[in-house]
Amino acid sequence: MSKNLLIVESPAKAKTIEKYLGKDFKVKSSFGHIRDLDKGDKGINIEKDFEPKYVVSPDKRKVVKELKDAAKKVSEVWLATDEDREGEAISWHLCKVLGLDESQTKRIVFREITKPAIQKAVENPRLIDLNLVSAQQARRILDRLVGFELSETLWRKIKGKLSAGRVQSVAVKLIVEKEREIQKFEATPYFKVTALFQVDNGKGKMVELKAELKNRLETEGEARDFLEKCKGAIFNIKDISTKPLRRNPAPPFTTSTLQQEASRKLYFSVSRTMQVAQRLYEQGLITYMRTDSTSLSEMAIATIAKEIKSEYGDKYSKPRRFKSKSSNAQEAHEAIRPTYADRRSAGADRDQQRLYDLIWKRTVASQMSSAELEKTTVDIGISTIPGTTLEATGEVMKFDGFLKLYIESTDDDEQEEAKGILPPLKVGQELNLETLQAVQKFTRPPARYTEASLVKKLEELGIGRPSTYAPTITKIMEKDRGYVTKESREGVERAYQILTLKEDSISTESKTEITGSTSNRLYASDLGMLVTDFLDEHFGDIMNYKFTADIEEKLDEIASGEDDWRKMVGDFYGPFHEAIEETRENASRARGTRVLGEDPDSGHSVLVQMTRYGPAAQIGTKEEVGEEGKPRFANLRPGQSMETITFNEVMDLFKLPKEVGEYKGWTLEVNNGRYGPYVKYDGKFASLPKGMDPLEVTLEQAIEVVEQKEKEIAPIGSYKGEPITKGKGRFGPFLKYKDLYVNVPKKFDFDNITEAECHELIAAKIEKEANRYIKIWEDEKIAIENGRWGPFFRVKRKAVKIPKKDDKKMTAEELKELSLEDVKKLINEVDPTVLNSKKKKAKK
DNA sequence: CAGTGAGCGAGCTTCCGCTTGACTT
Repeated sequence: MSKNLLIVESPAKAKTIEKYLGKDFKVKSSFGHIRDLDKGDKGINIEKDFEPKYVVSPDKRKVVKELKDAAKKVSEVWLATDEDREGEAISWHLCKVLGLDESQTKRIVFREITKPAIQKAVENPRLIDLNLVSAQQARRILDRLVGFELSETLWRKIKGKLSAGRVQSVAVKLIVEKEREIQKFEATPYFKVTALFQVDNGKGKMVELKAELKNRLETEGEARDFLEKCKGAIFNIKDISTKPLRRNPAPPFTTSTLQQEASRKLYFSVSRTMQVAQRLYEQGLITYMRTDSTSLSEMAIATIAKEIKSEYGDKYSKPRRFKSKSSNAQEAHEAIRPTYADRRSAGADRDQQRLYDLIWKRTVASQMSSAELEKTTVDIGISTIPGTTLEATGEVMKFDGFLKLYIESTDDDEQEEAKGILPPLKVGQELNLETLQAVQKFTRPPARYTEASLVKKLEELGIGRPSTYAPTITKIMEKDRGYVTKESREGVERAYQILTLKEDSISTESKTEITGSTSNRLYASDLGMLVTDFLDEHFGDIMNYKFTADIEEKLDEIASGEDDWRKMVGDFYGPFHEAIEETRENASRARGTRVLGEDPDSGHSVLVQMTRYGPAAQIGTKEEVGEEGKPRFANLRPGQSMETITFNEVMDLFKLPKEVGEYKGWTLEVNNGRYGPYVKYDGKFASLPKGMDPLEVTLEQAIEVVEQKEKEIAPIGSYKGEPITKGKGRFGPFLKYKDLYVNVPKKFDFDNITEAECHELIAAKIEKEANRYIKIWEDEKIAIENGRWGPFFRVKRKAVKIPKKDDKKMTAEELKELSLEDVKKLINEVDPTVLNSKKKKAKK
């Protein structure tokens, strides 16, 4: 039996550390936080000076029980949670829950999981830093107060289920502001002048030399003037200058930079990056993936240097130590690096291999020499326009250094053209002009955020933490909130002019390009804009980008013992809560109403506003239509926005539903539904194929759509005298037989499925349904159900796993014998929230 | 799935940050 128990946060870390510490130590993990504020009444007693009420999180009950048992069996418990605010708090909560004495229990910290680092830590234990714990409590309580009170205000003033908070609301605001910047932006045209010369490459062969006019020309007239003046001009080289250029490698990855690079180079979403990195971490291939630090352990620096020297030679090695850029970095871990630098490739699947490769290259490159380049600039004079020069540039690589391995990409999608070597040139040399072109360009609007560039911005503002970047982005895109959508949109065509001077004559050409197309960019929805405006108006302080930074400053004061956490929370809460009360009493419901004009038929106003079901257009207000009348409503279509929709676009929405004619005695009516345009006939619905404009549908087209649908839904046979029909639902293709829906697996060719195959599927489903339930208590909505992986409880609609008895799974026979009371007890063991939510209701 | 949009009011929802399994459409 071990004498010591050491508790860390991550189970993967626990395994490694146990190896380093030997027999005397048992190492277990807390799986992160074990307790949190209670949900009811905010978990904070505001009257009692913000006294927090902590409860063990339901999903951590088992972990806590195991830790308690393990703690009993040893003579000493060591706390080795992460070296940051949250880690300190986890240690403190562990003390409370395990009944350890804060003034005795040994607390140790290490930033890197290496044997020397851990041994050194064990030799230098300290006590829990209660000031740091206070800072964490202040952070936690503040977030709860802000989050819950803001959200509850939104439920009253906009609609239920909405959420707001210190981090998410600012993330949405960033996207909203970007959206408005883009809406306001007007592209300004300009002309860019490029000359192509024919030059001897020194071996008697003619090659092209490209040169540009540095300043832009504003109008077509100016461009034409310029070309006109260049007619018959002599171009000669005025000056050649070279200067050395040095490029340094980027620091090793943090969570945020890994997410950005994986997004740009591998097209991973931020959550996919984190999932794949987690798998690599669990296999021991990389260090911890949620970190804000760019530093590497001394051991890693030494191994990487050795690796570089043997692979590429001594002159490629340059050990570097990077300092963190962001001010609120807590640096509890190392940078993200391969555990073993000599493992050139690793990973269980392609995603893992590609991400590992990226991490390996970035880490190793960060320890390599700078690249040495030489940049040459050539000024070319124009005889007819003294004082104006064209410029040609070229770059020569003198030493590749880290570029041998890794080139960091940028967000800017206007790619710099690769600059090559210039042909031999000398001052005074006369150049032979091939063409001189003035091409019309346009200034570009700011780019919408991608998931990764939003993370970058949040990090710059010090908002959010490595562990929350991905969940925050998922949250603001969730269905019930829908503040933001990730979309790829097609651009529009735009014409541009090219003026060309060739052999002393000028020609004009008009071409078109696609502009404004996007892929996987974040768009603010109408709801996102409405909520942001509401919060901005009433809670400007919290929506300020500096809010988190200010709070962090105060938390630092608490951590250093200069300030008291209750005072800090009180100072904030007073004015904040006043603003909440003020808003709840005085602010009117926010609908974002915009009046666009007047309906020529009725004279009623035409407006758009947010309804319970989303943004909608409306003709006539309640007052205008009077008691009997009803306003007319139409939903905005996907891609339309309340802010930018025009009067005419709104009026188009009211042209539907529209009858297009009769067919087989049915009236065919075209309309827009939630899932797109459709034809309604005989009480049935047929979706229009993509790209068909519902306003332009002809009778012939509608008939075709209806016929196609009829063919699809025609019974394809019968089973025991009852018809079988086909359908396509949310979960894929299915067969319908009486009340039974039978999913059709992919291996069947759904369009050409045979009657025999249908019978087989239906029979299997009936069989399965018969075996589905072991026992049901109808009134309580509790059942014991057979699933793919064995039996489980079903409480209302929720699945709850069956706990093991004496470490063994319970058999079907045992389960059959269980009474309702037994089952309830077992359910409570696993997840006490499922049944309790019902009790609470009864009380109220 | 193919409607609703107003208001009433019961009964829901919500934060940030630290961690992994679990997932039975």
